[in-house]
Amino acid sequence: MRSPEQLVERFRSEGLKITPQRQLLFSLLHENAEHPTAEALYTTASAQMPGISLRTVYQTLTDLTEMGELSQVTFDGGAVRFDPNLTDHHHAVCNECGAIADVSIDHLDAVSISEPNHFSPSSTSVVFHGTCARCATPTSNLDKSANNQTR
Amino acid sequence: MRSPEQLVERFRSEGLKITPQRQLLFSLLHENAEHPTAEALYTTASAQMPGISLRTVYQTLTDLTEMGELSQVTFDGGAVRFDPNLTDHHHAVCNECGAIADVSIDHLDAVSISEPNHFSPSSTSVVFHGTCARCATPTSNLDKSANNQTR
DNA sequence: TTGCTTATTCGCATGATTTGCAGATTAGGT
DNA sequence: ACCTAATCTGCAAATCATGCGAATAAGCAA
Repeated sequence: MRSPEQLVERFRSEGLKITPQRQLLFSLLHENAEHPTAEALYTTASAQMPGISLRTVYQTLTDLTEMGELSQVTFDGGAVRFDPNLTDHHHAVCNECGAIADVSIDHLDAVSISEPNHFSPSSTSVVFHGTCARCATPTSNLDKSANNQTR
Repeated sequence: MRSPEQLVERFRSEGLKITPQRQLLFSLLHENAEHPTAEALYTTASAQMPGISLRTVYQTLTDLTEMGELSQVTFDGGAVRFDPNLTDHHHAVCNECGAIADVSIDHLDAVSISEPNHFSPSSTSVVFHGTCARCATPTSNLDKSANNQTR
């Protein structure tokens, strides 16, 4: 996702309005690597702007997604999560705390479908499940449920 | 997933009962490569057993999943799909018709996380998005929506 | 600044998927 | 045939997400 300033420019140039709600969400999403759900963003946004509507959060997220500024990801059937990282990357999901980390992958081009099923892939996504560094460290296992997903 | 006969044995040996509903679902799932949703199975099952409850379908699918006879997969935030294929495999999702094919992958071991983030992966799943053979064939583009997913 | 136009926000209803619950039913053994 | 526990079923309810219409406010023009 672009910077809040650039998004303001883009919205203006497309005849869209710059509302306080949108500006807040721009800033909450900018360089946000937490893959938040709509609900999570709503909670955070509400702290800074009491009265903001969950509906508006959903609307803005949908708009940004349609503009190509966000991508949506889901893991294991949970709620949709929003990802402002538009670079080529994949995800690592911690089985302990549910945290989702962006990861870059080497040698992905080596991967190929082995059967001759004539499927023409246009994109490939990889998800690792495992244990994140924080949960693997015995001394800091205190709050494993911090980022736990609903499902 | 094992054969219906083997499942009957397993259920018996665990003190679980063999009901007509379960037997029907065993047969509908056996070697089913369509990755059906609970609803889809319910529709198919209802044709053969009018009156079967959607609740029972969910219950049986959950039971089989907990027994390790099925795995659950979701793509793009859609409904949960059930996969009786317990072999090591990945998935190819057709952008046109939504069909989901099981695929084997070569050289997956070559893939690695490039950053030193200390994530310890215990499993890796790969999803290809693209065009399936059927949709790529101009002469048989008639019914692309046949398997379309809800989302 | 005022006023106008239209995008946006908001709250509520609704839809889709899934699970909890409790009473009715039935499989499987005695 | 009978008992008992497992199962099935229907309905309520939880969760996540979207449609809709009325109220509001951004951005522009005068």
